[in-house]
Amino acid sequence: MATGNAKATKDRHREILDAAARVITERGLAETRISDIAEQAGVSPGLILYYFDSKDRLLAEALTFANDQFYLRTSRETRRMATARDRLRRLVELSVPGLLPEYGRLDEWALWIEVWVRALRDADMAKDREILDERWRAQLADIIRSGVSSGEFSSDTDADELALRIASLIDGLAIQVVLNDSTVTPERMFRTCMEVAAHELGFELEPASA
Amino acid sequence: MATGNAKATKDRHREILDAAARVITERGLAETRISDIAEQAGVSPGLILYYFDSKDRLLAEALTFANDQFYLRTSRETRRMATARDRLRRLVELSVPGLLPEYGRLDEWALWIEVWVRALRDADMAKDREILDERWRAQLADIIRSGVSSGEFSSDTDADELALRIASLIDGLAIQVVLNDSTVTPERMFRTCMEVAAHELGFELEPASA
DNA sequence: CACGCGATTGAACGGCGGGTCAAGCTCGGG
DNA sequence: CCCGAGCTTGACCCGCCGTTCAATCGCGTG
Repeated sequence: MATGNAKATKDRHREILDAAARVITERGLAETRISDIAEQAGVSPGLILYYFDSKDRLLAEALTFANDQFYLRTSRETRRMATARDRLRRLVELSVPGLLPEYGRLDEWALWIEVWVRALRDADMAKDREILDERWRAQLADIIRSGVSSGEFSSDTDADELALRIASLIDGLAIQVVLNDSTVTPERMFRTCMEVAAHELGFELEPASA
Repeated sequence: MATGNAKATKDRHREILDAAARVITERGLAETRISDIAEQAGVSPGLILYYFDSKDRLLAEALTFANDQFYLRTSRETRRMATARDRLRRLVELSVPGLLPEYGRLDEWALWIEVWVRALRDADMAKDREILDERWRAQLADIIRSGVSSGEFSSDTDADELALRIASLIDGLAIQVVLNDSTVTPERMFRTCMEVAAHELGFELEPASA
């Protein structure tokens, strides 16, 4: 073969997914055109459909791809923290839309909401979402379990149940925040999450740190 | 004038909104065509745009219209309950997708998710959503306040904060349920909501009732 | 009973955008 | 240095809707 070794093809694939994720984040699924993605990726529209069977397939892949990235990032970040409380705190911080300046742009949460809409009628997407969500909840449950066994946390409720509660609370609050609800600021979301966690997991909140 | 008295016009308006809401619930915003709405309403496509300036405007109105209906229904239902605990319980029941057989079809939650997506980029929709949500949280906060003053509940946390916590938990859990997450059944969602509420509001859960 | 006006129809228009394709490019191997 | 397989292009096709509009209807009024 010529240029086209497997490596280059894989890169293009990824580049296009990345471009697609960026366009979707910015314009929304409904307003995303193939030509937008092509422009964002710096290639011609025709090439997009050379690498993907259809626009629909591409969009679906892009959504799970982007959310996967987010998971990998949080996973990498929390792994290095020493205590379960720090890991939990960091996980919450990373979950609050717009709390941390880094990786600024419109939030990954926008993509999640798009996933939900699509998953309503697309069984494959629903399955992918469930896997992603399960993994996310497991990450939280692991932190809880490690905190319980280290004595940082104490609760007579099952760790998976606690993880479900906290994860769901985060989801619900993040919606308001990402939609700019005037009564739910990022700071308030963070505080609420930590207070509920402290309450459920039986630990004391340190007195207001930056 | 002829047939067209203000009453008839108002009815048509409402009929079309209702038809639109049904179609959106079934097919999703993205797959909703004007002709679908016309068919559902039993009129010609042309008439739709006789009553509404554009498809977009119609869809936006339909979304808030439908969610308004849901609010009115829960509000009417809970008003007649005697204790704050019963009102809370009923509110949660009505919030769990697919828990009660009545008003069966695909859930209002599907519409909420569509609202969220739209609100991400449509400031008017975002404003409407905030108003709807605020009203919903206020309903919950009122129940909490009445329960506290009647001595059924006890908590040293602000009622609005508690309402935010419970409402957000409901939102987050409802997403999983409406998307058929295999680990979050309607029954589990109900139980989790009631347990958290009992924990936060300091009341005892009665031993498993139907 | 005829007139008129709002309600209603459905055919036609227009453009937007997904998908196709034939032609050119590029680079590594022979 | 030339060949060819894959990569890349961008013009084109075509179906799908949102929207427009001229024509028709039908009821209440004079």
